[in-house]
Amino acid sequence: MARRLAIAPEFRGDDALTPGGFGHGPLYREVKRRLTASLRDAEWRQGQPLPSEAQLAARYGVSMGTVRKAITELVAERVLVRRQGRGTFVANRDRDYMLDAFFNIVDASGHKEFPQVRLLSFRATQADQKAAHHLGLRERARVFRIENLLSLQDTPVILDRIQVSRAVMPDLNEVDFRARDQTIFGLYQRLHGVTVTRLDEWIRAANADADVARALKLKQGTAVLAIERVAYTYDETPVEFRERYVNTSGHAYLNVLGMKKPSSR
Amino acid sequence: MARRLAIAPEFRGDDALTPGGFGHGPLYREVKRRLTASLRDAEWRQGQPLPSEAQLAARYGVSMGTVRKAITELVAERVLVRRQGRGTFVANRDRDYMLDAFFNIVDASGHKEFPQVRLLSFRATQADQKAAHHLGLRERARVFRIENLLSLQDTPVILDRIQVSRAVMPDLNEVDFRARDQTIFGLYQRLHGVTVTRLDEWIRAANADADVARALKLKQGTAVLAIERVAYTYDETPVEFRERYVNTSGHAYLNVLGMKKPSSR
DNA sequence: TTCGATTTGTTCGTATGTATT
DNA sequence: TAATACATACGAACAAATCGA
Repeated sequence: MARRLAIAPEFRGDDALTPGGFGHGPLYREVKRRLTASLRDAEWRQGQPLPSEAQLAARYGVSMGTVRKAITELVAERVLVRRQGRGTFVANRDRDYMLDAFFNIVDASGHKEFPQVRLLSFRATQADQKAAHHLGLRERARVFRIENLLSLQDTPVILDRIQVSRAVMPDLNEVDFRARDQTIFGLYQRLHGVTVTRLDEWIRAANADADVARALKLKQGTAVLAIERVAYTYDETPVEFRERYVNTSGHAYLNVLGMKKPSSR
Repeated sequence: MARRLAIAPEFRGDDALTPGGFGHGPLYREVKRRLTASLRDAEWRQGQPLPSEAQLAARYGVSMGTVRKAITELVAERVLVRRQGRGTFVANRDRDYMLDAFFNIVDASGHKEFPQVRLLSFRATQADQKAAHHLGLRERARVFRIENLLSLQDTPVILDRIQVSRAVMPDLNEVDFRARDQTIFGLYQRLHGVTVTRLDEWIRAANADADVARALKLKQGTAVLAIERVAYTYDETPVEFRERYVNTSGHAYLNVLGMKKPSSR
């Protein structure tokens, strides 16, 4: 597994990869691992630039092409954003990003817009069974529970019931939460350096119970989408559990599988 | 926009890209366009290998790296499959592919399995309004309508109502359809060289009507997922419209957003 | 079983183009 | 304008998988 090195050891950074010293798999995977670790440890913060590709190549003692390949994968995974002439940046969990990557509710014509948000309740309490299971907590662990009502074109469409571990987000509080000028994931990122990188959404059909019906202005028993969603950060740690109820009379959950763009582009 | 050429013109293939002669954008995009066009025109058929990267590079008069980049995008879009030591192949719409790329129904534990399929009806008739709209046909255009019942672990879970234009698939018939040892998309591919590359799924909650309830062995009015799905081929042409009803009492529609794999890999 | 040819996978290096500051 | 950073394109070498002689 010996590998050639392009840069003499005395010029390589402290993180330089040594021949044979990095376990298994291709070099660019190891570079990717290290980049991810640095992101997890918040060496570079949201919206800020990473060192240039040349600098990273020197730091890890690999060629720029190898760094590029690692970065390319992280860009495909929407962890990083490249901007020609400027640099490579940690993807912001801002409104545009959320809408683009993590929000799938569209109106009848397929149009997506950012919802208006109204906070219904914010409580420090205990996890229910489902949340504990999905978040890897013991039952009745301490969590924040948040209820959010999302409206599209002034019509309530989505009810969110969020549970977040207080151990992971100790400083979360209603004041900051209300005052935020950004998305919830943006708040997680700014407040605790926790970046959501993946969502698993389990979608089922259900009948609106009394609370859901009241919030979404539906008759009790109306069929709604019931989505259980787990948000993960780097290295698969679950961060947030969310139950989402969607009134699909005027909207739909749109999922695109396969080529996102015509391959003729 | 002049570009250097690595291979003397007299050795380049007939498809060679000439300097400045290919319009706009990077070279590898043009290569990708040509590959896609060849796929659309069925120059290479499902499961079969493309020419080697070296041969393609010679044919287009570009470097292997440029061909590689074009192929890499098509692999990411799941149009092609690369196999080290063997070659690059046109992705088969086989069971494994379907399950992996185009099938999102899982059981309570998140496990995915290939469903047992039972054909309920196969008719040559006219498109309804929805299908005509999504397939870009005039209303009452000639289509095949197919009803399929999909079972998981011997329990009916999914009812599919498919509409396909007879203009696009003239030779489709119940005998071939029943006799197929492959997926429906595999049949489209083998019979008419039509490769499905993208699905748009519009997911809503609905109450099971009498027919759906009978097929899925539910009480009428039970909340089910109602999915409207349009299948597209290369260059965005809609191919098939499908209405899918899912009993989510024991299963769920699982959607993963963001990083598919831990970035530490 | 071994060996060689073929093909993709990885890594490096270099040069040039394009966008930003 | 100059410097910097990413984007594209080329070429070379070797590794790893595959297949057939």
